[in-house]
Amino acid sequence: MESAEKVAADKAAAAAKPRTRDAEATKARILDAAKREFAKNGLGGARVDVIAEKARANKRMIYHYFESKEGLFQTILENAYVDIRIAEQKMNLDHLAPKEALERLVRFTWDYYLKNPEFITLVNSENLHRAKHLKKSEVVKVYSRKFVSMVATILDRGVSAGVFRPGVDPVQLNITIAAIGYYYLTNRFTGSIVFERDLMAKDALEERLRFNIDTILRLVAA
Amino acid sequence: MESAEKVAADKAAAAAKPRTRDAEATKARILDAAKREFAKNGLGGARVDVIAEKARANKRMIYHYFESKEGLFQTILENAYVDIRIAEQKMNLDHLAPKEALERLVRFTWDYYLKNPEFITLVNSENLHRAKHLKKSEVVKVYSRKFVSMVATILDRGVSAGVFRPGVDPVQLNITIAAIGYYYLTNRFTGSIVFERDLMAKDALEERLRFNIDTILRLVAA
DNA sequence: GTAAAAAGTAACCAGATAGTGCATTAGCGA
DNA sequence: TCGCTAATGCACTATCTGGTTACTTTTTAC
Repeated sequence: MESAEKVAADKAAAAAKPRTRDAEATKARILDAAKREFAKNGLGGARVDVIAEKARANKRMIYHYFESKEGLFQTILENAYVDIRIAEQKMNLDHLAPKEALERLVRFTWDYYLKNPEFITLVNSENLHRAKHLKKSEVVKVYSRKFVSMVATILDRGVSAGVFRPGVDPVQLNITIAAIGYYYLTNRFTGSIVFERDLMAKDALEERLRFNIDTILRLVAA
Repeated sequence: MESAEKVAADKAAAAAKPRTRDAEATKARILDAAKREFAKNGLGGARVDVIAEKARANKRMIYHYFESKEGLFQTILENAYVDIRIAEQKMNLDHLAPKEALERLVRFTWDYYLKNPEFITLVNSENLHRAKHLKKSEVVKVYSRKFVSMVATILDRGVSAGVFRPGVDPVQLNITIAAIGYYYLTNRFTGSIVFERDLMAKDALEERLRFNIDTILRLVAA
């Protein structure tokens, strides 16, 4: 390339991408790109070079900010858990009637999984690795405790009001609420083949949500 | 016998008696080793060299019999589905009272997942890959149809006998029965952290099974 | 017995992959 | 304006990985 051309090209590149240094923005772009890549391919299948490219960052930056591929994964996983717990807290179910609160929770869980499919895949990947990354996180435990007690409160209120039967374990209920949505969505590909229907069709999704609400309400009904 | 000892013993046996050629046995050893390796590390994380070593076979044999790593995975996945469907058919639920048949099915599903944890991991891995391998299998569809109709029959008998309410979709019921066991077990590692209890303790497993049977019976109760 | 087919082996390869050493530069405080 | 620090970029590598080539050994068919 001739000198004049090169200068022109450089100017064009600079104009198109006048990259100013911004650690926070770079970190954020890396986290976002990595979340997608890890969700799509799992921890083992994700490629660091791909993450760097998608983040429009140099690979060196990933190691600069996150130490290693696993360090990056751990950060993303922790963020994912904190995000869903914060969203759950924001629901503010305490002022609702118990039945309505529970229905709202089932609906929220379902919608959250639908809108944040990477959450499911990240959790799957973490369980393949026997939760070695999540084990190190204290903040996740704190948030989880709050969540369980939220459901316990709804149950208690329902029992007092005579609309729920007593003796339902809030942890088992939590697991069940998550399970009936999570399983359907994480196994949507094999499920669509096995059951020979498109599990992700609009009608199918609505039907499943109705079924799930029904399942949970019958489970706790007095 | 410990795994390491077993390998050592097998090696000694092989040295003492130069292995006779046996295509079927070699294939079987490869399939067994691959099932474990794929289940442990997923399709992407599994290593062909490790499979060959565990199978005490030459890596070339894998390509000889199964074309490629993905070909091997596909065979194993198909086998896994056929195995569970055959086991389900063997339950012979038709002569049982509807309620008991349903309880038996929930119990069977739970026990099967517990005894064959690799089934869950294989399905997870396949869904990460959008079921591209299962799509190619016709035999799985045939077996699945039989399974769905088995559950439908139980439901119909229950409705006729007046013990189940009408209108329950057998596919949704199937999915739910699988979900409440599958989710608990596949997410046992993160779950044990989030809920701060050992989900795999003997008591915990028994409690979960009871809870699941209860959930399903309440769901279909007249 | 023998030749062809099948089973098995070892060494190798090209491309990919996580991770690094080192130079460069922007931005900030003084 | 200067100099320091943190942000960025480039080029490189040691190792791994799926897959293959070329070969030997055993079994089978006749």
